[in-house]
Amino acid sequence: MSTYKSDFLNILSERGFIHQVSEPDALDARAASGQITAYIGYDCTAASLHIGHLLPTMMLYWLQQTGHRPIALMGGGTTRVGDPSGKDESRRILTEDMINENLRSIRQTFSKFLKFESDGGNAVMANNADWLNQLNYIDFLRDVGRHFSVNRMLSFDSVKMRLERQHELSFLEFNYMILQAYDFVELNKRYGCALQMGGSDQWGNIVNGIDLGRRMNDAHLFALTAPLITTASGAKMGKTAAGAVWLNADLVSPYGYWQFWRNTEDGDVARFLKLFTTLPLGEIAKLTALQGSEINEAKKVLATEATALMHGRAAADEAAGTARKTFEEGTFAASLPTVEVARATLEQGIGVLNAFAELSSLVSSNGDARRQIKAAGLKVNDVTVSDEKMVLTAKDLTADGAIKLSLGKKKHVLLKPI
RNA sequence: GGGAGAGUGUCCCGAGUGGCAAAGGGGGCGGACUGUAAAUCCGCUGGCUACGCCUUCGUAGGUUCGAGUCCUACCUCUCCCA
Repeated sequence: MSTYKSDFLNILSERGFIHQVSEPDALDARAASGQITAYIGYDCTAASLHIGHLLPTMMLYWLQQTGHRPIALMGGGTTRVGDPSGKDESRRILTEDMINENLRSIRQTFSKFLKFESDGGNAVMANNADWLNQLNYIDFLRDVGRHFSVNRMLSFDSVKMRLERQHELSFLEFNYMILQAYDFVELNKRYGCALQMGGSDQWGNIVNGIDLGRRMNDAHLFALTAPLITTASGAKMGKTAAGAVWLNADLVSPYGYWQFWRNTEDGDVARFLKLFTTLPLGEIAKLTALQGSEINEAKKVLATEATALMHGRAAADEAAGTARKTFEEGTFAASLPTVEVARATLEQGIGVLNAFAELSSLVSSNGDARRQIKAAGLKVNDVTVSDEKMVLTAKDLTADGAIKLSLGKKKHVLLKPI
């Protein structure tokens, strides 16, 4: 591992964020001698970022922590086109209203990691719709389009793959890489931005931007990509039953978020601590020296630290406490996810199937509940349900005034009368 | 515009002969073993008021006792020719 002169590259490198850098020495010299401005592009096809966005966001975090200026570029304009990279299916095109809605929501997530000008920081949130929406087609072709060689564009993997697999690649999508290159040039002009970061799959797109900058404005731009994160067993990160692990608290609760990190595979703990927490490396080394089941301690730290970054220290500690009570002490944690029922309904009796399917949503249907009962997967107050006709009444309330419904060993919901 | 092919269980890939709630994977969920891990093994993976009923194979019709399967039209996509 090479040592850099700048804190920025040193930290990214030590923590495992770097996959490829263009002209590392030149970039290092620049970062060591003054402030650089760098950006990462995000799409806004959803109302929340997910775990997959976390890694690039941490790069922006460290950028700012080491005295530089981060730009989070929202693809308000390019989202209306769709990135063909690595995807066979054309991305769904959203309306402008939906995009703006998503933008608002995502900004909140960024403000957890970055200090924007309104908070006394120097981070910038830009939207490429600001310049892309105004482009004049003829002017754009003349000023930008002439710098692109179709021969070369056809040789990019993302394009080649689509052609080889005989999947359609529309002209619209084909232009995505040109727009992204143009973003870089525009940010360079507006903010003096000299570095674009992103996932390793973005390398080609970023390099295009570097070329375009040199040709149009004689600008000297840089690229830095992060490795693609997969779990030790090779799965893509951030996928669960429910789909993506979202960062917004209303989509995935802090407790659920904590659990996600808690269930990290052994082989990933060290890497994730470095990437997704801000703990000093020395401390991380100590944690990851733990052997066997001891490594669970490291997982708890990972979960709490990652959750604290995202949802705040208090929420993280609460999630850790809930988990401790539920899993280690086997007791009742009143802070588990809770569903309320009318007391009168409970007095009349609630069928287990109904309780699990309709009320708690732990299972998707009555049929699913039946199957889980057959497989001994459902528990009421920690007792396995064996009869699908079982009825829950006020008698089932524990001393804490609720009924604990469990699916498997990990998913619990409290049923509380009101 | 002409010709050739494709669309299957709302997670994905993918068999499918007129009797099909539809093979097989992957993924996911549950169980066992463990450490809330991985690996391994086992079970499940349309809905319901459930020995029955209802809804599913691009869409809409049709032929049949019976259609994912045959016919017609339409939609979407791919390839070749113009």
